[in-house]
Amino acid sequence: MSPHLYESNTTEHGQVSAQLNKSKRKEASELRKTLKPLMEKRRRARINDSLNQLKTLILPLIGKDSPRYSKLEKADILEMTVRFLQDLPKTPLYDRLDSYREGYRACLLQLANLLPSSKLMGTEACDRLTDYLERCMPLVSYYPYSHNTRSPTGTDASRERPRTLIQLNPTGSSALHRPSPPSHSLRPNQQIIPADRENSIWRPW
DNA sequence: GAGTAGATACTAAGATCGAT
DNA sequence: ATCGATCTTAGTATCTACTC
Repeated sequence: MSPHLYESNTTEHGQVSAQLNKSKRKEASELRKTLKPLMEKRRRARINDSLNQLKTLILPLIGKDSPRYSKLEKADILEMTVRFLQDLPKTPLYDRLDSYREGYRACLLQLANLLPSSKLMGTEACDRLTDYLERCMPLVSYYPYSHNTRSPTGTDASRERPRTLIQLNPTGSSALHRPSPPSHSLRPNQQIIPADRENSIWRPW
């Protein structure tokens, strides 16, 4: 409350407005008093809702999805969740790199399948494009969203856009930074992704 | 930018209730 | 009787909008 709020109200008008202010504030205070229990009730409901959701999520994940565990203490739910998260295996970096490459390859395959049927470009252009993209793949030697990676300038590398894989030469035409022969050729309608791995690989989309 | 008021969120303590 | 969940309430902290 500002100290000068009432000091300047020496006139009759000032007294009236001060009284109005006072009654307004009293009203607001009363309103708050009646609302507070409701707010607290709502807050508890939010907590309980989220805990229930957490329970339904965590039980199947730890293999305890049975009626036997329907009655759990809140502390149990939280403990189970903490333990589950602590036990999650840390994915090594090279695994994530492999995953990234697999995702890239999956994109490439889809593109190779879709491009010819889309009739956006001729067969030769399609081949050239997929061939080019395929040759780019070995350059993908970083994980674009890895955390704790900082550029030499101190900026957060994970927030930067993925580095360009192509360097433009002075003439303006694009050239591969490190052209290398394709490890294998991709052709339209080629299917090499094992179905059981399709859901576990990282994809850039 | 600092100070203030009001709103909202959080915390703690005590009371109550139902299950075991 | 004990335990855990819930509710109520008061006090406190934090956020936000506003004024000077």
